[in-house]
Amino acid sequence: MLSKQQLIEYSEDARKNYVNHISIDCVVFGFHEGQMKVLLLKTHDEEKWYLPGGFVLKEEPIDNAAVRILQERTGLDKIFLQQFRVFGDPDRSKVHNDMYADMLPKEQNWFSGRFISIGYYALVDFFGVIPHPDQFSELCAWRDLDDMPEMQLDHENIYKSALDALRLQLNYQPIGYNLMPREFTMPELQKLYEAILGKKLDRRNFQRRILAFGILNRSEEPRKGGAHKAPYLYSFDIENYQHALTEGFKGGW
Amino acid sequence: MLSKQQLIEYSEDARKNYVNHISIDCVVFGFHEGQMKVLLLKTHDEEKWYLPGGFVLKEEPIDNAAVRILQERTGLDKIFLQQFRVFGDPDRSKVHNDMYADMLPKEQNWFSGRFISIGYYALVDFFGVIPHPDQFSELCAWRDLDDMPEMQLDHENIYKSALDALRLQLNYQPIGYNLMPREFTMPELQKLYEAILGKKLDRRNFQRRILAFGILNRSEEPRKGGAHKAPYLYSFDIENYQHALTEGFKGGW
DNA sequence: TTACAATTGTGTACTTAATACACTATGATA
DNA sequence: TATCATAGTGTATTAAGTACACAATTGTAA
Repeated sequence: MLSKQQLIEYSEDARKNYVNHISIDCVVFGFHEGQMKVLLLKTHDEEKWYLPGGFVLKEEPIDNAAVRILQERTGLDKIFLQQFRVFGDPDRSKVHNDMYADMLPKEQNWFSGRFISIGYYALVDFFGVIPHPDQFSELCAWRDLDDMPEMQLDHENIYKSALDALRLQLNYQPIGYNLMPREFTMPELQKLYEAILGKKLDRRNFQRRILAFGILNRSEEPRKGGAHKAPYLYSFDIENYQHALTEGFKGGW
Repeated sequence: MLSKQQLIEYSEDARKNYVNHISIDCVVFGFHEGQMKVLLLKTHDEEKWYLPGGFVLKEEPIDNAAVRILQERTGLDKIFLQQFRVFGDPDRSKVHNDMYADMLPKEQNWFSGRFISIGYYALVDFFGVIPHPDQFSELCAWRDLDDMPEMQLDHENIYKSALDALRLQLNYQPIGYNLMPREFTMPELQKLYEAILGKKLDRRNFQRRILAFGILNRSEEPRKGGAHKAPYLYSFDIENYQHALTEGFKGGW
């Protein structure tokens, strides 16, 4: 809490329109053709790309804001979302201030102040997404994880931070229900893990480990028509999956 | 990003003093006599306790704000701090609005708007702390983890969330350098882990595991004068400890 | 039609980590 | 000097992680 003196000063700051702007930045992960993808936007003028994001509106719960923003960019409304960090150092604000100063006439511009951004990452079904550019962008598109472009502001930092958080999640929670189609083969699921971790895994050991989690159902019929031996199809056991999500895997202690 | 229309509306909100207030709430953990402790404050009027916290000041980096607030309450300036979550749903704001409305004359009160709070947890040396009540509190004191009082607002939620985050950290990072005295015995360190986890651990297996991390040095001389067999004294190997902090323990994949 | 390449399914030996438990050693106290 | 509480060390068993090898299936090229 503030002392009374600080309280008055703080209140004065607010009156002088040094206000705080709370925004959301989302790192949207998708998976397609063995590649991990991130949904990015690009403005008309700039070469650099940026993350989907936006302000938290008046009276809007933070999580709802993230859902709304993702709904606008992807068309999806049931999305796995995870808040992972706040980015709010003052240097971010200068760039934002300048950016918005250009967009609005002076008498309508109350955008001096601090910009803090709450980082979320999302896991989505690649085929379910219909990328919608926003007002300021000419492009909204998937980019490969291992071919990421230059990004605006501190968005590269935010995206890397999201990837770290996702990799951490892999160690104590199941992943995949939100990224894979309903049915998939074991090698396909393995490719997802490899894409997230950025390294190869042993085929046989991967299978044993993932099966031991008890979150997969194997269907009777293997997939046919492929160029090689027909692989079995798996789907997630949603009940066990949910249970593993909330309880987490064994862990250390 | 917002559309131009939304941008104007948002800007208008700011002008009408619907502004965002960014505060910090800290869950300060200490360890003393085998008990995990949390530093809490209590107002004169209210029976309920609350977490040390405060607003982020103009131009102040968020992490600095947390450091400043903890400095004021504990007297410490080198503190292990970890941001773990943002709390910002609109219902929080009503209570805050009312609270501050009572404190300031109307013409100085610009406190309508949203209150979001960034949760940090801190690990500190119990003996290094000199608890300083703030302007509004009569008491700033340690409370036992297993005897926590009723708390104001959503502070119970925040504190529980911090404990979850701390327990998670235990699985992939070393803990203890910030909570233990320079030298300590193995049973003492074990009590810390048990206090955090809220369960008993096997003496012998604990020792093997913690030693395998390679972050401890055993001193030549055991501690003397105790009522029983003299235990060895350990201290953290700060170099390996730091390395383990940044790299993390093995993990799952 | 047959050999081959690519891919999938399954199995096994080896190493490391986790768990459960037992014995010995020390130092104050009765 | 016997006893109690606590500390240090060890060992057998089980589970998990790692590193491999081999057989089965299917389209394609010889």
